[in-house]
Amino acid sequence: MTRITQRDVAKVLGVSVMTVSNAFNRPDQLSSELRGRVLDRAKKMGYSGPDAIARHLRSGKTNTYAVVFEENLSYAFSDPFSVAWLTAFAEVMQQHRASIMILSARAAEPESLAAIQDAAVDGVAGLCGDQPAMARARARGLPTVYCSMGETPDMSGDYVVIDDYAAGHEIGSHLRRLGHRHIVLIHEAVYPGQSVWTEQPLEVFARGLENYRDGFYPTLHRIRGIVDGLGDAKVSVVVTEVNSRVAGHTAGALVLDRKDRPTAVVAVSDVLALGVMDACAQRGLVPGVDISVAGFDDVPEAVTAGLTTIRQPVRDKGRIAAELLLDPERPERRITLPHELIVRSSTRPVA
Amino acid sequence: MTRITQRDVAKVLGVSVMTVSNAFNRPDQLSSELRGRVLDRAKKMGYSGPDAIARHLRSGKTNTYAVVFEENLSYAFSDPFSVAWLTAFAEVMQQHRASIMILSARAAEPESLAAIQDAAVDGVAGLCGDQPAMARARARGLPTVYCSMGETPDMSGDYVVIDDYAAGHEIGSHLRRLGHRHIVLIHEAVYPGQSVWTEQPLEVFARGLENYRDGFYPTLHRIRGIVDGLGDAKVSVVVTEVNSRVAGHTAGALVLDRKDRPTAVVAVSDVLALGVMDACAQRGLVPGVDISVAGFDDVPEAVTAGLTTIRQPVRDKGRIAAELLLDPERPERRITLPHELIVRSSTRPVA
DNA sequence: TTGTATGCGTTATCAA
DNA sequence: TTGATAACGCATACAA
Repeated sequence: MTRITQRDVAKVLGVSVMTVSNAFNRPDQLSSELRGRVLDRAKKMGYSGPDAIARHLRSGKTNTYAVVFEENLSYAFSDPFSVAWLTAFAEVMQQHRASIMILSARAAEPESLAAIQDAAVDGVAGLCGDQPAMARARARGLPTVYCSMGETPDMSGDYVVIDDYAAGHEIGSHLRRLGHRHIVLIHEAVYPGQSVWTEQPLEVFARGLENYRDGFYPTLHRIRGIVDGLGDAKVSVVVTEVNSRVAGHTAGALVLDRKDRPTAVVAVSDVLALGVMDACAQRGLVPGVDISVAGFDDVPEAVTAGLTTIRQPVRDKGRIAAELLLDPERPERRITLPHELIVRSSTRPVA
Repeated sequence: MTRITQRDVAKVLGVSVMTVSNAFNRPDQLSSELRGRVLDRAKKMGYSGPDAIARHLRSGKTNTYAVVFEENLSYAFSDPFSVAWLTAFAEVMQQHRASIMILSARAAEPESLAAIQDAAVDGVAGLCGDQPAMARARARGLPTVYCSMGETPDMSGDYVVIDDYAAGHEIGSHLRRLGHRHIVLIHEAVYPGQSVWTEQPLEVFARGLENYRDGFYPTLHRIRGIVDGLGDAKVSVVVTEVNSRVAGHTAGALVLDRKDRPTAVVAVSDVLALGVMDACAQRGLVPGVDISVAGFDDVPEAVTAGLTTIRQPVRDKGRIAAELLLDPERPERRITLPHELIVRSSTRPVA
């Protein structure tokens, strides 16, 4: 019950292997009569066409591109920002008849890097910063594109990002202009084992980042921008386990139930901010009236929720990332897309 | 600027290719001193480990599994049922350190079958019926599992499904018991070019199915069950362009704005049913009071919406599909999982 | 512990 | 129009 190959078909028909190969790939290279016989015979023998892997080895191409997430794949399929990016990426790939492979490479588990090494792909895109997985892909000689910030010191891959510092700064300045001087920043955990669900001074949070991630993290510039934009405000941080609406809710509860409640909450993502708004609703508090809430991304739900946020062109990020991978000759390989501060009802001047 | 291989490294070090290979794959086969030298040298030369494709050809395995959708990939990532299935599937694959490839093979475009032929994978799962893509994969000798119904006449692949006829029958009987005798069924388009957004007799819809899909479609048994369960009720069909909430909304508008409004609407999926409920809300109609609405799947949103539906174990479908692919020895390969009628507030006795 | 020969299935190249 | 040969990069089987 061994596998049938072109050789088998060729032998039975008394023709050369090349003839069989050509019958499948280059109809113009044989008489259509012979071609018909080959195809016919092949079918009868249960040979269904050239083997994909062998063909890949021969050609050096797979026509497949990997998408790497820093999170579990369940996150990749449920986070609205991630889904929007992935959809746009997939659409371009589909148009070009290219396939996509979905990989998870958590910085926390080095073994997961093996997936990158073993992926038969022509390029790698990451909805993440320029982390080890990307570097590994480049070491293999594969083109890479990443779409979040967080450049490592030796950054060298292509990217499609926004100016996260400037964007953060706009959010910060916005709140500052509204008179907010007492702010809590909501952020997902930055390293495994980090203490979560407690409010801590900004300096403590920053120190952890420095110690455990060499000071680099995808949201680094974003945070810096926010803090700088806020100017002399008092900023503390609540760290959540993950980046999700539920986590934002829990964090929000923590902040809202304090006696010394801040006048504004900024989250590094809309999903976290929406969770905070959920916590507000649960307590009968109205965002923009009782407390200001700001997010980041402008996911669809932010519109109906009236969330002030930074709109970033997610779909463009995904689309362009795909285009860069597909066209090795594309000129500009380090692209910064525009963002926009969207002021909605969730932020108001401090009373 | 040609690619570096084990041969190059071996040559430089004056050792055999096998030694280099072993240095990477079987540390026990050489002295750790030599191994160190090899790895070191390899790194310096820019060789980052065995080539994935060559290794795949050699071993005959890729450790990658394909997921095939009958729809565009944007659908795969946005439909809640699809996302839940995919998440469960991906979780199992991730646990086993296997990778997943996402493919779209629309029955309407035969060219898309090429993707199946060219995919370097060890197996194929489909969140779809047993359609051409699955058959193609089997022709290649790959194991397949499909998770929707709609068996073709020559069905032969493994599957994980629910008893759609029985499930449909329960929904139908439920409405019948409530006294509904005038029902509209909402269904997505079954073949390209089908006339949509018009209400048509069940017979007309059925005839189209017969003509254009040889009478087979993933929801076939489901529809039959519903119709049989409804007994002597008058059933007509509204066909939507796609399976989405927005499409359901449009269809709902159509049904609700008729002078001769039915007493109940059944959709073949929750997303369509939720869309109908949106249309109700827009008109100030209360589901369960002014009109009954039933769905299928029990997606998360159905709970808060109070939608009567059939709960099917999506996550189990995804999980088991993955397990079947990963373990070629697994005994039971044609699995029917239990379903459950969930009665909520959207269905009530006819006034 | 290390090396040699061989083949995985295909296709480009060149010759007939 | 068709066929023989080689090579893609690696790892199994076996020999040294």
